[in-house]
Amino acid sequence: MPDYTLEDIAKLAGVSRATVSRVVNEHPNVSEKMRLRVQEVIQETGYQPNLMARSLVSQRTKLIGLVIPRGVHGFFTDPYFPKLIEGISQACNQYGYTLTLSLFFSDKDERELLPRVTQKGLLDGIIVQATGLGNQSSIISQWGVPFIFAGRPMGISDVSYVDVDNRAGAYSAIAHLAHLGYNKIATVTGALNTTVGADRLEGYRQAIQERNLELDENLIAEADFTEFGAYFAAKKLLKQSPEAIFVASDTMALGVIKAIKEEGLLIPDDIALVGFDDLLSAAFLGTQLTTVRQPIGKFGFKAVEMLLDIIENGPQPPRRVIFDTELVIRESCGSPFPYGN
Amino acid sequence: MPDYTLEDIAKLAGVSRATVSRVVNEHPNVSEKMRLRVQEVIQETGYQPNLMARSLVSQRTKLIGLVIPRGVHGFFTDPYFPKLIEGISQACNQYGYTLTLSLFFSDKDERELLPRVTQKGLLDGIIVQATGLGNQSSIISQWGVPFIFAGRPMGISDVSYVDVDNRAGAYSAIAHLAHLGYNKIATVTGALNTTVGADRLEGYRQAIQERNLELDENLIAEADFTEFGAYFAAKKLLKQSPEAIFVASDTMALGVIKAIKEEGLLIPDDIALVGFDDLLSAAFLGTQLTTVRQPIGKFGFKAVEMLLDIIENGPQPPRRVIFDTELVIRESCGSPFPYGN
DNA sequence: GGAGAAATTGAGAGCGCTCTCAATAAGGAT
DNA sequence: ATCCTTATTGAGAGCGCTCTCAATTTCTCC
Repeated sequence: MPDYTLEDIAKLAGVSRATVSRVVNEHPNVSEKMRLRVQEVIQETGYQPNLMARSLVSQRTKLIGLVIPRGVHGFFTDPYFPKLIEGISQACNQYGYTLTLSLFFSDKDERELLPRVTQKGLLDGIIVQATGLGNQSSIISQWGVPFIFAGRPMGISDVSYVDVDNRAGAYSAIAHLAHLGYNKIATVTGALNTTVGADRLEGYRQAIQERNLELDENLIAEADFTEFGAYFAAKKLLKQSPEAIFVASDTMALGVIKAIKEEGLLIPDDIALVGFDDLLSAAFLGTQLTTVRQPIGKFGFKAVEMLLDIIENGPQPPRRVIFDTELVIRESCGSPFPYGN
Repeated sequence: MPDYTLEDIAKLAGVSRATVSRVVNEHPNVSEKMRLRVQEVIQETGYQPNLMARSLVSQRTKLIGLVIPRGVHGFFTDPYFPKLIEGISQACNQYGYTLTLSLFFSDKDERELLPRVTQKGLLDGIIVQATGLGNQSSIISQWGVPFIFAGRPMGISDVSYVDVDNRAGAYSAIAHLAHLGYNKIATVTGALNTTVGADRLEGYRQAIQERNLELDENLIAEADFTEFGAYFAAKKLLKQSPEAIFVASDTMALGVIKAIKEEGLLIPDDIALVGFDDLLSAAFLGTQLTTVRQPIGKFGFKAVEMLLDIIENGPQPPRRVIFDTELVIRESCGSPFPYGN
C-alpha cells in the first residue's frame, strides 16, 4: 500500500488540502457532498494522516509519559506497578493518548535519557513516580513539559501529585488492632527515606500515641519494602514478643510470615498481622491477610486525568488528590469481623 | 525559559541554520571554530531541537511500541511482564529509543486504538505480545510499521519472533523427574489455545513417550495459567495419585501447592513438583520449587535488537530466535542435586 | 431579481528541522 | 602568483499538516 498524503487525497477528490483536513478533523463547516466525496477517497486509499506532521503544527503529540526514576525499588517485583500501569493505560485509552514508559536503571541512564523525555515536543505531559531522592527538584523546573507526581515526592513542594492517604491507612490498621485488644503492637516499616514508608510509620505512631499504647522504639524495625529486609526486621522484632505486627506492605508481610513461622508461632493465635496494599492473593501469602487496600488503579487513572487537565487547560496551581484507603479485615488480625469507624 | 528554534540559534551565533544543524547532529564537516561558537550559544540558551520537526523530515521517531493485545492474560498479575518490560527497556535505553506501551483491554480498545499505533509515522517499530488469538494476521499485513512478536504467535507464519524453547524446557523437567525414578507423572497445563501452553504440554508428552512412562490422558489437566484454574485442575489430578506433577507455570504452582496441602500431602515426600518460569521467590511459594527458568529479560532485549535491525536495515526475511531454558533444581522435586544432561 | 448575510471552499503561510547543492574559503602543487 | 582540489558554509526546497483569511458560492428576504 503506497503512502498517501493529504495532498494526494485532495487531488484525487478534486478538492483543496484544507477541505480534506476539515473532513479528517471533523470540522463542522463542510458540506455533506464534499464530506462524502472525501471520505470515499480516504476509504479507498486507506489514507492515514501523518502524526508527526500534525504534531509539528499542533504542538501536541497525544503522548504522555510514565517515568520511573532510578532508585524506585521493586518495579519488577512489586505488583503495585502493574496495577498502576493498568489504571494509567485505561485512562490513556479512554482519552486517546498513548503512553510511553521510561525506566531508568542507573544514574547514567537518567542523565542521558531523561532530557529526551522531558524536552518540549515529544511528550504532552509526564507522570513521575515519586522517589525518596529529592535531587530532582533542581532539574524539574527546567522541564519543558507539564508533569505530575504519582505519590507524594519527598522534599519538593509546589507540585501536583496524587497519593494515597498512607498515614490514615496505617492509622486504621493500628486502630483495628487496638480495638481487638492488642497492646504491644510492633511495626515493620518501609524504607523511611520514602514518603510512603515515612507516612505509614507516622500513622502507626499517631495511633499508638492517641491510644496510650506502648510506644517503644524497639517495636519499630525499619525495612526497605523487600521481603528479605522485612524477614530480618521481623526476626529482630520477634525478640520483643509483640502481640501484633503492622507490616507496611504485603510483599514485606511475606518475609514477616516466614520469620514468624520459623519461630513456631501461629497467626493470628500467637501473633496478629496486618499488611498494606492488598495486592497479593491469599494463596501467595498462605494466610488470609488483613490488610489496608489502596485503590492503585483509580489512582493511576486520576493521575492521567489531572495531567490532561494541565495539558488541555494550561498551567494550574499545584493540586493534590489523596485517595482513601480501606481496611480489609481477614483472618490474620484475629478478627474476621469488621467493626465500626 | 523561552523556546529557541534552530533559526534563533543560527541568528545568535551568526551562522546559518544548516551549520547549527550540523553541530547538533555531529556532522563531520564543521570547522572547530564554528562548532565551538554554536555550542556555546546552545549551552547558553538551553536549546533543544524539536523532535517532531526532526521526525517529520527524517521519518524516524525513535519510538518503539510494546503492544499487549486484548486477551493476553495476567498482565497485571504475572511477574513475567515486568521482567519482559525490564529487558525491553534496557535495550531501548541502550539504543536511544523510547518505549510506548499499549495495553488493550477490550475489543473496542483494540479496534479504535490499534490503528493509531500501527500507522506509519508514530512508531518506528512494534513488539507484539503473542496471543492465542489468531485473528490478527489479517490486520497485521496492513501495518505500516515493522513489527516482531514476543513469543510464537499462533496461526501466523512468516513473521519474526523471539521465543523460549518451551517444549525443550518442559521436556527437561519431565526428564529430570523420570531420572529421579518417578513413573506416574501428571501435568497441569497452561491455556492450550496459546503456543506457550501447547508447547509445554508437547514437551511433556514427548518426554513421557520417549521414556515409556505412563501416558494417561487423565494425568493431563488443562488450566489457564491462573492460580485458581490450577488449583481446580490439581484437585482433579490428585485423585489419580500421581507421584509427581509438572506445572506449566510457577503462578499455577501456587494453586497446585494449595491443593496438595489440602490433601494433607507433603512436597516432595508424597508428591514431587516442578514448575516453570522461576519468577517467584521461595517465600512466595512456601516451597523451594524446582522449576524451568526462562531468560525473559534477555528475551525482551533481543526482541528490541531484532526489531531495530529491521528498522535500521530494512525488511528482512522472517527470523526466529529461540532461547534455551534452564532447569533449576531445588527441593520440590525430591532431589537437591542437579544431574548431567 | 438583487442586495446582504451566511456558509463553504481554497490559497498560502508556516510549524522546526534536514539535506542537497551551489557558493565560498582554504589549501596544494606547479 | 595561478590554477586546481578539497573543506566548509549558506540558500532554499520540502517533510505533511493546520489554520487564517480572503474568495467564492449559496441562501434569505424584500
